[in-house]
Amino acid sequence: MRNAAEISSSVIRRLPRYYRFLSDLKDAGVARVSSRELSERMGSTASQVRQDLNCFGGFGQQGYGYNVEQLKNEIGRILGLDHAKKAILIGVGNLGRAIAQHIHFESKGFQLIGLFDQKESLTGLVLRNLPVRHISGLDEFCRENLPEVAILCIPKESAEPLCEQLIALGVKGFWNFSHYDLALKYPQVAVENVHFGDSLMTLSYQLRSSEL
Amino acid sequence: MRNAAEISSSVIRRLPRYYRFLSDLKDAGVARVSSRELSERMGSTASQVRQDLNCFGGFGQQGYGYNVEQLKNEIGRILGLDHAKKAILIGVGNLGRAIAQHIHFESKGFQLIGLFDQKESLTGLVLRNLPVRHISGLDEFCRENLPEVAILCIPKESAEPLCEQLIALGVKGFWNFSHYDLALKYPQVAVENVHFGDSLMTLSYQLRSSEL
DNA sequence: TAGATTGTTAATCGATTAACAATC
DNA sequence: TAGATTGTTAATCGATTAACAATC
Repeated sequence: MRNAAEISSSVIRRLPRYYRFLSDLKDAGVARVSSRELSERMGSTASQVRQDLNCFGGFGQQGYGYNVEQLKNEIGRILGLDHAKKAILIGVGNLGRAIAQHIHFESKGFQLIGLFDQKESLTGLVLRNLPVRHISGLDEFCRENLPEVAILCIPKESAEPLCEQLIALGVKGFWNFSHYDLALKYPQVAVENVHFGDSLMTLSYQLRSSEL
Repeated sequence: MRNAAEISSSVIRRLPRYYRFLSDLKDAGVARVSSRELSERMGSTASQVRQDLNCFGGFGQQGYGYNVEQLKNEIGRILGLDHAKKAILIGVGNLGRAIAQHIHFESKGFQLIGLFDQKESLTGLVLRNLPVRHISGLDEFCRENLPEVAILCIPKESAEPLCEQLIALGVKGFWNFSHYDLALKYPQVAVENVHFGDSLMTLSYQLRSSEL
């Protein structure tokens, strides 16, 4: 078992998919699974599955395979899903509202504790039992509640100054839906970008190239 | 210039970021850019930038660099942004609504032409000038309008049978927000997955591992 | 025990980086 | 021309796949 800091991001990005598949198997009442079966579902190779899992420890048993429930729990623990990290969401427009209402934060290791927007007219609106607060109250709220994560559902221009503020307030991670590339300026914080536009353009490329 | 089919997905996934940065530069009135400048903004190396671009052709000029506007246009063309592909969106819940209203499809090579949901109560609701149609009219609509792309904002269980139907109706690409892993069963279609849960879990890992 | 399947090392493959001649 | 920067080949690095001894 290597130090967690050394695990490549290729491996990390596959862990949630293992986790999802193992959850499905567990729900289906399956008790054991082999690296070959896992790989077929993942669209990879048995070798890769074993290599990936062995980054974190020997969870299997020769001649048997892996215990579904145990492996699911191990991967959940590796991903940190057992530790609920406090998160605030900023920008309650169409996207922010959808994220706040649609995502099951608890099962992914987070707890949504606050919603913010600069629009006065949204203040007081309640989503998922949380009131939307005006952005002017951000400092006070953060000093009191110490959120570890910020979810940015705001335009690029608003994101830039806000990141500075949030990092000063102790925010350590960002789920970034804005086009502001904060990872470049703040290499010390964890950033997970979701760029819809980039994703769509990639799809466009695939369709175009299949036409040729 | 190699055949488009041979370009690795690592390169393709970087193209939208080049495109975004070049658009910013163009808007800022910058006329030329060097591979070194591009790489600093991208967080990569000048070497990688030149390698990436040379997959598609020699767009630069020795001693000068790249013409911003020309390079932007070339990358846009490579990504197929100039050809509007007809898309339908299925599932007008929180997420589907946000996608329909929030995304600028036109500039990414798509044209949203239809919205569908199985919920009778949503039929007739208008989003972005498009009426929500009942899912029972999907076949007829597709035979008349021949959409090339489907955007799946529905649960896994609904997605599975629907994909079969959509592919039979000639849909060639999917922007998939569901947890159904259709790429595995249908390798012939283009699939771009957006898995919020996976993205969040990856962020959870990063935060956890920085704690250790 | 025999069969199955892991954990792990070695081989291969691909992607990134470095170097430099070509040339604007 | 001299300086700058590309296009492209070669070297390096890392990730994936193959192989197989260990062992349940």
